Amino acid sequence: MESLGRQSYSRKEKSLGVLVSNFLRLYNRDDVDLIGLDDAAGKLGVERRRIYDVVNILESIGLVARRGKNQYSWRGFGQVPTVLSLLKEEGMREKFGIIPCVTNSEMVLYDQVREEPLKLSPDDQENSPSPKLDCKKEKSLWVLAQNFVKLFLCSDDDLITLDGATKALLNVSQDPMNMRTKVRRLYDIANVFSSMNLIEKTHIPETKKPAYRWLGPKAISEARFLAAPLCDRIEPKKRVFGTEITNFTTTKRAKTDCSKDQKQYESQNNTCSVIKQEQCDYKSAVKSLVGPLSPAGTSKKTNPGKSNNQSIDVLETLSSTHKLQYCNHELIGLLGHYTDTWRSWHEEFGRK
DNA sequence: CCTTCCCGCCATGAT
DNA sequence: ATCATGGCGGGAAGG
Repeated sequence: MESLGRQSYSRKEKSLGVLVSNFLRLYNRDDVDLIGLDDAAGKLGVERRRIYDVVNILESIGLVARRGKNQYSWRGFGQVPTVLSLLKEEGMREKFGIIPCVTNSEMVLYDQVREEPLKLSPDDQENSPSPKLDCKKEKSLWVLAQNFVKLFLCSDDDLITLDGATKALLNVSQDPMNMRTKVRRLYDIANVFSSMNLIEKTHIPETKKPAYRWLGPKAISEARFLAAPLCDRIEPKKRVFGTEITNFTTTKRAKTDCSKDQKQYESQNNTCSVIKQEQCDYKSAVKSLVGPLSPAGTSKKTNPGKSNNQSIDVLETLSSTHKLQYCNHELIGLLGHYTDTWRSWHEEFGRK
């Protein structure tokens, strides 16, 4: 039915790296707090599946945090140095303690972070206080990405090749097939990180083999992702590339579920802005509320989230503009935490 | 040819 | 059952 649209399909403009750039350009604003997956997919013109990739990788660096179903929160670049030092510490402590265990036809990752870095969201609402041993989920992209950066942070050698990383991240895989799959993921991750300038693609001097060099958080060119200066709208004025190409031209499947997708993508576009608006209101409210409350007063028993020292350290490294931004994000995070806590308490008491 | 890695099928888990 | 999540690898673009 439809023609092939524009000539020359380019694989490059659909790469994860580009997607991430657009993602950051879209959400790296001081007035963004919540990120809806559907909203992101719609605005960026890609299918949902890709957003999962982006968000998982970004989360490994602390740029975003999972808030709940369909919802992530923007944490910002100010968070990155903190997370990186946590990762480094962790990586050093366990000396690359990723011990893959090959059992017959299955690969099982041993242990895994018993203490997750950056613990902000206490896992959605409704969480029974049972210390269930879970961590079934911790198995990939997110973890792989973290281990990848640990390699850079904990290695004395700053040039790392992808199959070197593969070798290091799983234990001498005998199966070449398994390795191929893993390398694919590493390509994805590397693309994302290099598009942020966290790492840089080069090659080994002698061998000419492609490799990556660590550039570090200070090299992250946040400016590139600051979007337009001053206040402007998130209007669809700048439709991103081949918007929705994938979604609708590829009706290869006669499954009968086309209508479902369509429906979903239609009704989502304005949800996020509404939420964002509400959050802004919270923000100013909280600001005035917290003023007299925050300094050492601590009337609450438990301290949610993180240690104050760390936050303060981070603050020292930021410009005044970003300090404000950072503080706001922290406050929103705390507010969210308290809200969640209160909600679960309320539910529990209400029920019993 | 080999490297890079997008795409989307489909398993798995939550509701 | 439907929906959310994301592992996984085929196979095509890029070099």
